[in-house]
Amino acid sequence: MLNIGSAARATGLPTKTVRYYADIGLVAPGGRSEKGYRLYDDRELRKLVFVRRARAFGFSVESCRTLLGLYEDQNRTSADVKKVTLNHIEQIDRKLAELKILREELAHLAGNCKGDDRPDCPILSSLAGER
Amino acid sequence: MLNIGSAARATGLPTKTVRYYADIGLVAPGGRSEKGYRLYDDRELRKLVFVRRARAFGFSVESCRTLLGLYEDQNRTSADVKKVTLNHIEQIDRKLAELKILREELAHLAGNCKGDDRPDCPILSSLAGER
DNA sequence: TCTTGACCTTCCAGTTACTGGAGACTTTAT
DNA sequence: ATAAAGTCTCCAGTAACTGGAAGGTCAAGA
Repeated sequence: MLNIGSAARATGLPTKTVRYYADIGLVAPGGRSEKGYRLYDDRELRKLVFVRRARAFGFSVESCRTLLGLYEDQNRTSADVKKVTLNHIEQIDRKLAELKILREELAHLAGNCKGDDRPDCPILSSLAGER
Repeated sequence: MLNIGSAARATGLPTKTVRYYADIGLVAPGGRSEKGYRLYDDRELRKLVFVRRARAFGFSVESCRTLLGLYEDQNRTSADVKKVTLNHIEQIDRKLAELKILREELAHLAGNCKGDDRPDCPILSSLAGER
């Protein structure tokens, strides 16, 4: 049983984050010491790493909760998990498309801006709504 | 001079947002009516639209503040504006690269998942850290 | 004129996922 | 014994709003 600092080091998460996950009931510690210190054993450690990875994949904390539920659920089907994942990919695709358009428009604007010491600037003109 | 609801309609922003921009001193109303209603005239309306566009381009509110300052500044140089814009493009590029990698990894995982009614799932295995 | 409904005001809380800090207690090392 | 490091809880702040409550205002219709 590791206390929170060791658990944090073992899982690669900040201590504050491990405590936060405990607070929101995402990954509860296995128990508490006599003096109230959170204690984590292997089972919780594995959950914490699972969450760290899922978060790194951009899953929201709520999605992690779902995923963790499926992870623990003996009756899960791979279809359930795939559904969550595909949904997430879709969201990423939408964001990606948005960002690409944004980038192109900005690059276009910047490309037309001389970037010299004179005040006239097509970027500002465009933002001001001038054609 | 329009009251806040008309100003919101005229600029395409939610009323709450216009009030919020006033609160944080981004776009102050031109004045107040006797009874304390915020009043907006052309000058502020133009600023609001400017901010709406800049936000749509993904500029943060703080960047909008800078941009608005440059927009109003007779001594600005187009180089100043270009600098802010190029910086923003860089940030978008970083985000874009991250998202692409994320998407590929997730798609790879999902591609290996049968998505049937059996419990074994390479997505969960991978998040659990199994090789 | 009264009233209804739309609009306005301020202030407070909630959103996401933490992060930082204060004040107090415990453990560990010297 | 003492000091440093670790832990506890609780509160506040982040970004950019959004929603709601309580209460004042305004225009229109009966």
